[in-house]
Amino acid sequence: MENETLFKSSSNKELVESIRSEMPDIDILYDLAELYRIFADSTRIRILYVLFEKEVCVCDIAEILNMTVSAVSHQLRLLKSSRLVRFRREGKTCYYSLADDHVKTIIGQGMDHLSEG
Amino acid sequence: MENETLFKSSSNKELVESIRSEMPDIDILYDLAELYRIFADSTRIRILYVLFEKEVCVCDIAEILNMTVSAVSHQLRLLKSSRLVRFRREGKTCYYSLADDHVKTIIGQGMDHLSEG
DNA sequence: CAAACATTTGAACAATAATTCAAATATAGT
DNA sequence: ACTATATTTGAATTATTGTTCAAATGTTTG
Repeated sequence: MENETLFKSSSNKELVESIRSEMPDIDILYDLAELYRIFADSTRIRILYVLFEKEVCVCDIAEILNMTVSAVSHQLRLLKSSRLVRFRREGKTCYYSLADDHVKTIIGQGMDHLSEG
Repeated sequence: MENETLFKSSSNKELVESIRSEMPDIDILYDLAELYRIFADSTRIRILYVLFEKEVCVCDIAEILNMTVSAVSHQLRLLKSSRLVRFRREGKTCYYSLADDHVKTIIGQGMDHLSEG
């Protein structure tokens, strides 16, 4: 029994080291969490869903979602800095659109998980 | 020019209605945001990465991540309630493991997005 | 240049959440 | 029943974040 304790302790030390060595760098995991934080708000999810359809300007997004332009703009800034959306200026108006297909894929996977509840 | 204004206004109204009708229910989008909130913390991401390897008990997770058992347990509760992890009790020990493959897929997509920066 | 419109920005406020600490629960062995 | 070990739980504290409001920036038009 003392042997088992010793063995367990030894095994545990190996396990700890083994799993630690498999872990990606903490910086990467931090960036990953930061990316998911963008999806972790229903307002931003709704904005992304709007952009699923087509490129839309800020004030139209605000009207569609029944929010103030300012609140939408603040959220667009986050989406922009995570490179999830792009924008182009046309006169006074800024049109926003999805940056790439990862957004749809990531949200699709989340939907799958939910629907399998 | 008044025509253009009228047209734009009319078109805008149609756009707003059109996109609104394509949006999923707000309840679903709220649940989706709630799911991503789970991934939006580097501690929970690290816990999930530990469980990528094998099922591990609470105190080993804590040791691997250099955290208190209490902090880990609090986060495991969230992971459990989102059905991202499962656990089984064996005597005094609770072993946690990934609930399904969505976790790996979702995290994989996030990694893809990051690496394409 | 002034007025109008679209958007961005910064500060403030209210709400949410991660960690710590202390105490409670659960199980096994003596 | 008592002790030791593993885990959970609740309250408190600190930090973060979404929205609002007011003001600033950028752009077009008269």
